[in-house]
Amino acid sequence: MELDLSLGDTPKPVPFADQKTKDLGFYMGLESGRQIQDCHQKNSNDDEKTNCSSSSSDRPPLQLDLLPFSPALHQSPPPPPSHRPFPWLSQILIAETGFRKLGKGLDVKPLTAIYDPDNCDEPGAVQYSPDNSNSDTSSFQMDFSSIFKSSTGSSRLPSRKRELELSTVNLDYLGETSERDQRVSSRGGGGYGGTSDEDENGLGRKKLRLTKEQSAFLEDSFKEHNTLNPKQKLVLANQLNLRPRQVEVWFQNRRARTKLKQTEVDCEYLKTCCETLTEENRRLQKELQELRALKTSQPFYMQHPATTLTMCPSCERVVTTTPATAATTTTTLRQEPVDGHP
DNA sequence: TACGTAATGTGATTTACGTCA
DNA sequence: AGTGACGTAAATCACATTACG
Repeated sequence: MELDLSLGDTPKPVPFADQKTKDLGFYMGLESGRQIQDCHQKNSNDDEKTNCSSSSSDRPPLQLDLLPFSPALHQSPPPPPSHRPFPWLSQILIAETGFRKLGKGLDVKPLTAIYDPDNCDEPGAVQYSPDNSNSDTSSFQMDFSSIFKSSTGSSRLPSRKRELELSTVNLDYLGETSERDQRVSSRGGGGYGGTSDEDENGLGRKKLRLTKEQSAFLEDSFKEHNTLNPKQKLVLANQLNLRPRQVEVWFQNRRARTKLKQTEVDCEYLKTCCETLTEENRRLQKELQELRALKTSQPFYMQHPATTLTMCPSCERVVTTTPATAATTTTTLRQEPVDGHP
């Protein structure tokens, strides 16, 4: 008789895991970060076909919910998505003139949204018409019903269409020539950040410290979707007076931070699992020794052909039954009171 | 000085598009 | 003319790393 407990490749159900998982409010999994990320990303987009099969295990992944208003970590769940659109979107819809003060006093550029069906020949088409008459304000026309419908992957428009679409944005107003130009230049070895600052003043890498308000705003956006499609990026950048690339980088770094923390939690949890299983293994080994001792000290039982060892499914105690004598010996596998044993 | 994080560099992947047999 | 294979460009991502405040 061999007891073999291991933490090998084959996932074995851990009875306490489910309960613990519920208690902690997250799931456990050992999938790669990419999978978790992808799943999260896909699930977070309504129009995206959710194809997040648990390939590596049937167990749901350990999902650390680091989002401030996540139901898993907060007693009062957030309003449903339908009531909480993109934070900046709500501001866009609200703001018509002048500055709009956000929660913590963030001044964002008010944007006027006008849907023009005549100029909107396809879903998602956006018309930005920056209003530079007032240097502090802008307006653009956009189909809000479809702007955030798709996410990064599925929203990829044909290049020509996208170029056309993005060309309607006054990128000069956004403080950059065009994102592709910058990418090209960054691939050239100079690095992205050099286009504006470096080229202008010849200084090295300039690190912008985002304001609390900008960070909070980005954080709110991240809560909604942890990835951005090009339109979202542009709108958000416009709202925060940042370059789209900065918004993109912020989201990338934010995802990395989330993943890092997720990994830490995974490690901590696995450590706990390991300790628990080690303890369980130790206890079972001891139990085995006792059974072996019982076998040698009471050979009569072993000679009896009708003796069987069964385990009570309810209390998980091993029951040694000898029908001829109706003698029953129980061995507890769990350190629990035996009162409830049938 | 350590730390948090914005910024950069790189390789992989996906998508759209043009060309050619 | 329609079609599939193939190459290319662009966009975006994760990841590792750098460097600034």
